[in-house]
Amino acid sequence: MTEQTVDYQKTLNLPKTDFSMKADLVKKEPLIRQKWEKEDLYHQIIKKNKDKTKYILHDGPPYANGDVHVGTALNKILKDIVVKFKAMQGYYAPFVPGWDCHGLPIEHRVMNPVRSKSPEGTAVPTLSERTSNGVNQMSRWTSGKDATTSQIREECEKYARRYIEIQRRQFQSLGVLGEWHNPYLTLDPSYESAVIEVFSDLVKKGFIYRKLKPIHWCMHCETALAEAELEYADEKGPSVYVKFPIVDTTEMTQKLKTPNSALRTPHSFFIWTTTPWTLPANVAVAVHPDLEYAFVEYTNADTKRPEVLIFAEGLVEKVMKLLGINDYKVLFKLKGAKLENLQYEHPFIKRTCQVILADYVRLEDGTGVVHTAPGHGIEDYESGLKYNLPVLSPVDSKGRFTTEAQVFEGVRVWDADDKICQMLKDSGHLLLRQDMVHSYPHCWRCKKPVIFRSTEQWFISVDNHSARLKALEEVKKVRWVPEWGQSRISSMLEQRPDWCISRQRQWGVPIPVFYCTRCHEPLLDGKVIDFVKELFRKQGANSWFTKPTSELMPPDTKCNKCGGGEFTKEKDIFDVWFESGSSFRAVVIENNDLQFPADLYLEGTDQHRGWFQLSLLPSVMTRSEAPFKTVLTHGFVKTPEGDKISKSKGDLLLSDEMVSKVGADIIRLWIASIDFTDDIPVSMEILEEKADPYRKIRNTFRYMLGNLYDFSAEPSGSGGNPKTDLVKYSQLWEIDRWALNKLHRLIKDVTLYYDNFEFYRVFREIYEFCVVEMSAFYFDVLKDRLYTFAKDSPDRRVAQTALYEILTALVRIIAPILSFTAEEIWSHIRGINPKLEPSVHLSDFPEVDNSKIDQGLEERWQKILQVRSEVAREIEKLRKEDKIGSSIEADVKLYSDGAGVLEFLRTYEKDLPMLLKVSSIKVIEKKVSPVTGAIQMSVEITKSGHQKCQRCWNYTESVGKNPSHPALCSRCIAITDKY
RNA sequence: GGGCGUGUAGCUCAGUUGGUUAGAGCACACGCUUGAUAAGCGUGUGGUCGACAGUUCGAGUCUGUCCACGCCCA
Repeated sequence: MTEQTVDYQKTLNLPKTDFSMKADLVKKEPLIRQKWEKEDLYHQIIKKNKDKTKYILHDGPPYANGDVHVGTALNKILKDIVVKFKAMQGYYAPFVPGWDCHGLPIEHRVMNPVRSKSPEGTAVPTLSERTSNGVNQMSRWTSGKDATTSQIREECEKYARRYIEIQRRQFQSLGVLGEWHNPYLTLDPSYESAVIEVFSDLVKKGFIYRKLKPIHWCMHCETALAEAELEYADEKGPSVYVKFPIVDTTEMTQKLKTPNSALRTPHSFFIWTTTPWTLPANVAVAVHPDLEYAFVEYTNADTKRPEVLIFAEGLVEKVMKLLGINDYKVLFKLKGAKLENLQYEHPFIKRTCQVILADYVRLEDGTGVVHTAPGHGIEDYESGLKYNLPVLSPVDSKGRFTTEAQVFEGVRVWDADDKICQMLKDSGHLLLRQDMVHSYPHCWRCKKPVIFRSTEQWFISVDNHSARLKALEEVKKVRWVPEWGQSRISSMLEQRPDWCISRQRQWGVPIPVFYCTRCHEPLLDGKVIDFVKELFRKQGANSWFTKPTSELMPPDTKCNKCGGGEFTKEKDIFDVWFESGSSFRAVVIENNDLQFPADLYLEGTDQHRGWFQLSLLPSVMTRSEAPFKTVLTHGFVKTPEGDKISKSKGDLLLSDEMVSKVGADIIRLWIASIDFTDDIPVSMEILEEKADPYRKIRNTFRYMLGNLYDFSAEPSGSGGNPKTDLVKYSQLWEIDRWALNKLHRLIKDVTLYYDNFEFYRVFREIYEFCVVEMSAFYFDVLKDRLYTFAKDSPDRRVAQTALYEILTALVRIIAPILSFTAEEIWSHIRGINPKLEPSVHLSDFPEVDNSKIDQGLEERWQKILQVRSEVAREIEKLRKEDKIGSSIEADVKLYSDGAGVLEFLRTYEKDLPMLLKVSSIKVIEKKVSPVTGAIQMSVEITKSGHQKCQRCWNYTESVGKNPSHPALCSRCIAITDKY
């Protein structure tokens, strides 16, 4: 480089800015966040829109356990993007985050910290680890005897609050703004009280009832167990084949049109079971409607008479071999569906039972005819509901048969296996007994095998007052994004059974019901429940466990049945889904800042069955409308290979880990770049891939900021800056108007995409705008004007005005997504215009100026861009031959005869060198064929014969003509003379 | 096994009511530039549109079957 060129460089207006190329997000983000916190940005935003239309996104509460990971981060950031966008659009959009605090996982962690190791690798010590006095308090509790419910609940609350703190910090570090210092917690007294209020409403409207339902039961611990509390282990037990005789063969022969000989031969359904002790509760046998069932005739070894066994055809050979019967005959066979409703006699209890159909019948084991005892199994129970079968469960809490089991009264169920087998053998019903080892559930605490036992549970009747139909109607009024959410939730609603809301646990909201000590009648009374509601509002649900029963109800409460005045309180608590399903009341209605129904619920697709459905039902039942206007769902994160994320394999990225590696804005950009309605592949690599688009966007801003270092955008007039550099739109060059046309198209599209929650389209549009339209074309062309023109020349100010408009609009467009970076950019823009709002998040979303959108202009420039790329292609050919370097060295001849094309090229002939960054353009009329590109023309490139201007680098005729400035072109001489 | 989805270049996405050689950006390769410089620009390579049938003059686009994956159930 010669000294002379260095001098000329000083006469240029090269970009200047403190906005660094390197993002350093990991370091900068915490500083920006601190500033937001200090200035209470969230409440400033809220205050700004105080009287505007409300937009309520109601946060679904995450569980207060474990660290925030990529899945939870995805959800919260999506919410944050929506809320920030709405706030910038001028809506009053408060965001009240919530936490689900009750429930089994926390209770488990507290009760048995050793077993339930946190898979998230949590930094929080478990309770036993935290016990500092040397006494391992928790392990003592593990026995379940020493701790009172209140003590356990206290520990649970501590645990939940600890994780709420952790998650709060992690969400905040992702840039999510909200009511972080006043979130809603399902353990807040006000929340607990609202849950009771919903229950009270349901009771008053008659939705609540009580009935038997089988649950896992440990007869050693005398307690109910949840699925998560079971440990499966191999267990040796009986495997028995029993015949259930058909008494009235007349009915059968008529119905099935079997030969009349059947009337004389005893027929039996042939069942198999591994739990003979449940046979006293047998009320049906299930067959598969589509399977073939065989009528197998053989000779009874004892009676020496023919008998017929009915069971699945596919198992005949296998089973007869097991029985050791070689001489048998399949009389005929028919579909299981035909057997429906046939009756048989219980083998040892006086009871007539029936055949039912069930899809779960399989041919893997047994006979294809399934012993059904609705009191002792979930599938049996569900079938029982369909056929209206009685739920028999003649077993007490210690596992002893009750009087209902007749001769077996007082026998323990495990002992009953043998006794029942013996009895069946004696009566000739038992054809085979073997022992087999199979996987069987055991109590996680005492390790003893558990049973299914039916107990009284509380239910919400889904069909009362046609609630199911109403809910289905409401579903149609809701906007589901994506649309298939509607069919998904509808089919679930159509099929779902009544909702069992009682749980035999401790960490939750108690069900406010009392039992008369005299007649044991449950007291389900709206007034009494409302008393509890008020009590909870003041003192929380803990009071249920600390106060005597008499203080939990209005004085002088009497039993409705017997008039007794003494009661015991319910021990069960609510299903946690009932709690979170009550959030529409506890949060959206209770909080005056919010508004029912909420505008948006936004959760993963699993919540169609969960929170959405279980919020919809209580809301429809108590308020006759859906709690949400729009429901948006996202898919689940999965591995790059498309498989389910496995915590144990370490696939699950933690929020802290991501934030400290790539920064929150990269995570946010990644989230904005994907179609989240589908499954979402994720890995650290996939995240890191977003660093590049980020840099591109960042550099686009850097270019604009750099070229506005000497620009004042503070508007003039009315006390504004008189020295403003802003120029009127009418003075803009056509290319500037083209750029603004593109900008306003972008604003228009992006606004629509944000409104439709299509953030990946927002991202795409922004990105292509930055890379293709601005960086590759407009900014490139602009360099000459910005760098080489006189500093305050009108033409340069015109370009800067356009840049300023683009900059200030674009930064607001990205703000909901790149919240930190946008804020950083904003602080630099405030140097150009100090009148701007202190934070980008306090500014308004840019509005489309339709007067700046010009279809004709756009089409003309589309052609110019085509010419540009065809010329570039030709230049590239010469470059490959080493004949030319930079395009600015090229002299270009455009040949055309095309109708309109020639004319078009001539119109822009003067501007084309600048637009194509070449030395010169000559448009020449000439017949061209064949045409290679999209334009009816051909291109010829030669290297310019002119000299290069040392200042502006253009090759023009005038260079060297002026003896006092031999290295400059005439334009540059005129400019430098001013200095 | 059932319900609801998804499957277009290595990645993220476009592909209108079925119609000419399936597009874009990134990545990659090769260059240019060195006045956005740990930046910027250009050109190029790359796809049997999950598979197989079918409807049609013609299918990524419609129909069916299958495969893979996810969510929720069983």
